Amino acid sequence: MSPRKRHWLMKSEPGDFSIDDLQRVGSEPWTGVRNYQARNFMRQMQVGDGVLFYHSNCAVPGIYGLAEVASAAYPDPTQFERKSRYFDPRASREQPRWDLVDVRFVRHLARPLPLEEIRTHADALGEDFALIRKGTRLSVLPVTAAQWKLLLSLE
DNA sequence: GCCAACGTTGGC
DNA sequence: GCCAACGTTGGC
Repeated sequence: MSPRKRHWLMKSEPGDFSIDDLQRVGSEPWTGVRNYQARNFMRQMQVGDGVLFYHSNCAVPGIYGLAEVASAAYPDPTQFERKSRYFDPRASREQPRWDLVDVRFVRHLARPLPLEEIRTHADALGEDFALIRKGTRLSVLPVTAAQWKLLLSLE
């Protein structure tokens, strides 16, 4: 029996890869995570886990869509590709350093949920919500069932 | 473009 | 193991 479904938030710069891009391709390997904490969260992911798709570094940062985890974690191939911006000379195929999961499009939100608005619910979301915790810049972070429910009630 | 906050690297 | 320097993230 697999553990019950969990929830995550994953950030992407829309100029790089947006929710519209994900809709177009259907499913995408989440390449380029080079932070150990974020990598470790991806290692915990199970197929079917829910994902809030967040746009960062853009005019209106916020949650724009829903996705789901479509694979277990496996080595990020870009770490081995010398020409990739994500190449890591310390990684080898025998000893990969970075993992990723495939992420599958589910739907756009009925309306985007701006970070500015999410902040107004900080009390209800709680101090453990890494998205709005001061100084946290994780690109992959866990979301509790309660936080997930609250956020989706706002769309 | 600025810059605060944080993670990583590498000299010692 | 310390910590200064550097690079990155990401809101504004």
